Amino acid sequence: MDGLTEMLKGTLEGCVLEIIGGEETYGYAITRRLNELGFTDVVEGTVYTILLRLERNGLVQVTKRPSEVGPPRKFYVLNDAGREELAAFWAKWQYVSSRIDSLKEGPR
Amino acid sequence: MDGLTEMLKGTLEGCVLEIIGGEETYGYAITRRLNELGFTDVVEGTVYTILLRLERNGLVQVTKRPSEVGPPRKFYVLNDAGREELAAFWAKWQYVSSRIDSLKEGPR
DNA sequence: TACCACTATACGGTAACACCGAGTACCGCT
DNA sequence: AGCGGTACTCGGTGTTACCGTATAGTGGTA
Repeated sequence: MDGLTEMLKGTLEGCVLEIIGGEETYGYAITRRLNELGFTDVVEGTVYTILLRLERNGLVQVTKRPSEVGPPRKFYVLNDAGREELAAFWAKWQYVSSRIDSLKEGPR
Repeated sequence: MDGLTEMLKGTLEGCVLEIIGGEETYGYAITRRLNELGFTDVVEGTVYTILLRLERNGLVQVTKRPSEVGPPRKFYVLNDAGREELAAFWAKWQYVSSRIDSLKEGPR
């Protein structure tokens, strides 16, 4: 499935938040996770821009740690603001998706 | 509910296609329909840009007809390309939304 | 040693989209 | 004449995912 990029706008960041909320992880691994989740076309560059944005917006705490198989990794965990943002994301998602589904199922 | 605009990117156009697919209608009425559907913050300007895009991309057939309560209306109906686009939209929506829901329900 | 694949991050630029704001215009009511 | 509701247009804005390229560490292999 391709051509999903427009539909992912506004939701991909939420997905990244959810993944980080599940466990402390880093950009490259998040990309692989998204790929195996079905978003096969998402590449590292996209995830890194999201991670930098999350950091800039103060939603995550970052820890740089060496890796044994490559360059150092930047590990991310959600802080309180991040968890709040994640909850808000799911609330929005539920709101939007339920309404779109109801539109699909036929009017009224 | 506000702050939905980013999440609507890529889906609002599909919603407009679906509404047009249901019955021949025009911009102002589509906006009202979206509002009562729950997308209360969507305004005329947004819908008109979508409609002009649909027209430019050859997905709709347009008929201008006078109104008894205001300026003439531009009525829209889907053509073959529009119906195809609509089907593709729902396929994408099902793909994306199912995957996001599965992410929410817990990993693996 | 040189090359390559995999791992890992950064960053400038692009296209698409929803949105904003201001403008134009037609109608009915007071 | 003025106002609110109806109806469309258009230039400009901000956010976002994406692209391409660069940098760099590790291990395998020819």
